[in-house]
Amino acid sequence: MRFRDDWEFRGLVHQVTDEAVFDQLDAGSITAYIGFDPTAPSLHLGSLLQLCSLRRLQLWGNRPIVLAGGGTGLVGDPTFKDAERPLLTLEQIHANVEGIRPQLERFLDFSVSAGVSRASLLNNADWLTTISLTEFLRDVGKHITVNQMIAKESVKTRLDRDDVGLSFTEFSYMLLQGYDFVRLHVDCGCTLQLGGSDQWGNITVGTELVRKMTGDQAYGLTTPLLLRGDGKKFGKSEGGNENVWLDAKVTSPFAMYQYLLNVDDVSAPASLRFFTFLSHEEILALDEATRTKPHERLAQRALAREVLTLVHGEDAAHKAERASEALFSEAIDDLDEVTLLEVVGDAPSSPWARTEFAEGLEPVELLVRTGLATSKAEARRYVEQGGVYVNNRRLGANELVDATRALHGKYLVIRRGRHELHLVVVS
RNA sequence: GGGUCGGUGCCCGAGCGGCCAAUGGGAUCUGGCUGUAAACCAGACGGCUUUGCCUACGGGGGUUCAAAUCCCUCCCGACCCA
Repeated sequence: MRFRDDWEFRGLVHQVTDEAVFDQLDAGSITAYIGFDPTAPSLHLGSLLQLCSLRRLQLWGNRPIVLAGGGTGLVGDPTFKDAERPLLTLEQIHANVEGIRPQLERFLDFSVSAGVSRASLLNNADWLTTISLTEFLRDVGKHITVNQMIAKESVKTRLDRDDVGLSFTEFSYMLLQGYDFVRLHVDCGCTLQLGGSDQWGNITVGTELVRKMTGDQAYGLTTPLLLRGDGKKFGKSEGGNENVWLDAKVTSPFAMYQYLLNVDDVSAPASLRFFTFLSHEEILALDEATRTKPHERLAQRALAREVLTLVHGEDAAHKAERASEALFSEAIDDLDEVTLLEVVGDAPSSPWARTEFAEGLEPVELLVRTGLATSKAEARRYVEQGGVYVNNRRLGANELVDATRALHGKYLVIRRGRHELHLVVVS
């Protein structure tokens, strides 16, 4: 099988600047890069496709470069400026990049062999913050006409809107990104940029700049955007707009497992192709399983297990799997202490004094204090709507909670809705 | 710099002196059905010491018994002119 066959099978190819790139990828001789915005000290599932794509390249012998957009991040993505997003300082960006590094190492091999690093992590702040404006305009800007720039789909749609404008900063963004490609090409021999389909316009500016400034050929390849069956973006948590982070301290492995387990049937096949390294045969078998016995959710289980293993390791994957099964199919009060802790130990928890339950506790109080509700009004709603469970048993609106209900004398598993958990440890 | 239009709850978007915590849609949440899915159905959706009170309609000031709604001013955005 050739490189291209695998990518075609997985549906990873959205657009390519030149088919010839596949021959080079197949030969394992390419250095390719993807840019990431270091806006947080952790990556999230939204970046998973790009991470996996780089990994695929590397497994095939190619050399991936991860480019942290420290410089472009300094300018900030003006698209969202109403969101009051504070611009990041260099220090923050640096800290974020350092946080991301160990996560990347789970996907890519950064080892050095024969004096050559098998993968690199670079930061475009290194060159974007030092180049002078006049130098940039003269050496880079002159190669791209405004005519080309406004012809980009991404720009056109913005220009057509009459409620927002397009700032010069935002308009210039593609030049900065294009210059990145030039630098990577010159400094590291990088000849391919990968990205999501929305990056096509920016990527082609890069390939064009490389050609004009160095005379060399560079390539661009985009992957499709994965939407869930309901049209929402992949990687946002159940609870709406929060990201599912790769950092276990922010998003517990259990929560990530649950997220993946709940991927809808429609997007399961694509998810397996994008985010796992299972063989084509295995994937086809799982597709079949989804068709014939969807309730078993074999595809989702495989997806969750594979991704968890990659991100958090095999142990964490197993634990999350067992926890999910126990929590959703077994009577939780029958579990022995060790198992119980394994099941819910991952969830947020808080220590409580036994005396606080002396009179029995108002459900509302309980929810607010555990953070399962952000206000008493909200807490009241949850209770009234029957969305609160203690040790997997629904809590009545007027029911008080006291310590006698604690499992093994000290654990209260508070659940809100289907998935939000909190462990109260009574002492 | 001049002119025009605009800034409403998470988003879109009505309201244009009292009946407005503010119609409607989307998003979200909870429940039901189911497969811990989707679709669908029902309810909820600013806060609190909850028959009431407080905070909110870009910021500040004013008019009025009473303002999201009128006036002044400032800030921000779009478009046109210079």
